Amino acid sequence: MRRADIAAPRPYIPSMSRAAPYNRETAIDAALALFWRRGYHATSLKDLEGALSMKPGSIYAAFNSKEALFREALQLYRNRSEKNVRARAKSAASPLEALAEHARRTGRPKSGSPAGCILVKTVLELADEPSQAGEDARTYLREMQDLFFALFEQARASGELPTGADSRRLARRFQSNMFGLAVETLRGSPAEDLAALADDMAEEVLRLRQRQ
Amino acid sequence: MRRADIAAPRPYIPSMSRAAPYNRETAIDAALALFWRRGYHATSLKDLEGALSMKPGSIYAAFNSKEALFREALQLYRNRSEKNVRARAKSAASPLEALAEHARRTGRPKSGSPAGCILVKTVLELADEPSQAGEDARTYLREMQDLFFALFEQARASGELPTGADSRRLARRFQSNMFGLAVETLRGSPAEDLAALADDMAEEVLRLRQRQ
DNA sequence: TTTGGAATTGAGTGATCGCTCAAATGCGCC
DNA sequence: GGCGCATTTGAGCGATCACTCAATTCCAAA
Repeated sequence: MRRADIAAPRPYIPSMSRAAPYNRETAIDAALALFWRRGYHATSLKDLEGALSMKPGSIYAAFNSKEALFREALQLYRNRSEKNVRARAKSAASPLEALAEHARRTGRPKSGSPAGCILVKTVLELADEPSQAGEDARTYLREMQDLFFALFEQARASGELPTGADSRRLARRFQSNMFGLAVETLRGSPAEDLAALADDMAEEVLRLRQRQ
Repeated sequence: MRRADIAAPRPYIPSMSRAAPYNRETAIDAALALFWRRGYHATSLKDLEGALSMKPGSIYAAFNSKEALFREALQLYRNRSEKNVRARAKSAASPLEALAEHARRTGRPKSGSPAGCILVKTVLELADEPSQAGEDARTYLREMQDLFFALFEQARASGELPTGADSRRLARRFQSNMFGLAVETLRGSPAEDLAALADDMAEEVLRLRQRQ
């Protein structure tokens, strides 16, 4: 909002010399961690200043708006998730084994990451307000489901699943199970209960195999 | 915050005569609907004024704080949920049938209610900030799980389930499934996909029956 | 009819929000 | 060495936040 009156020049009061230029990837990473824990609305610019070690002018110069930064954080999360799923698919003995392993890992959160899934949190937090970020989160969840679908299709193609199996329905159910796990981690389920839940879900996937 | 200076008496400007006294249950109901859709942080006092048809002074006189009102809304939700589950248990042919029906209903949200589950939303939104409301939501989810546990125990006692069945594990899994459905309704799954998911979950419960 | 007090009002409080912008810094290039 | 410009700063903007409180209304009781 441009000032209507002509203000006196404001004295600049440097505290220290100017900060080193920010690293974009590092900044987005820090923003992701913060938004993931606090959610969108409960994270203020002041919080972001601290996490990114950037002042408001710099944050807005680099990212344009709080929501734009949030969207970049969501995208980083989505890209990492996809990378993880693809890497797992590559190293697993079979598509169903990859899905089972994904379930087990989801039920054993790493101590270094915030709990749950930021896409799930965002979809719930922004469900009632039209926003680009909310739209992004829904899109990314659909894309994650597509990854699961592709794995179930591979399992069909390879004979691991019967040709009559409904890959879309299986993918939908599998993702819903992952949503359940995400909520469980945030409601504070004991680690062993969470792991047991995840193992049950993994077992369910493996039980889909055709007997050979 | 008491005024430091002695201010002139403020002229009172009535718009209409004083509002009729509020109805506490109606007010909490309206607050529940609003918090359920918008979430805690994204709901302002201004929003609550509109939904409750009360002015700030009255809201604070009646409820003490925004969080206290939110907690009452959560409690109302929890009590209604328990009532629904108990009523269903009473009218169902068997405990497992009651649980199956609960799953089906959860996957077919009523058009008059906001989507999903406010307890799940709250647990996710307030996961990172210590608050009474967050604690309440976690407690109420545990209590809901206890209801499911009691039903699985009844199924064991009646022979509907084998005596070796682990009711706690089953209740935990069942609730996690309901969490998945809650997220699905908020991510905008098509009604038929949601219903199909819920039906699959219901079928799983019924498949637990011992063959008679 | 009068009075006391419960209930409501709504302007306003101090704080915080997302964001802007003039001033200053510092680096690369000439 | 000087200059141009990209980048950073941080006070401060207009708006909104949760909440307060003196003034008023209105009802029940005396």
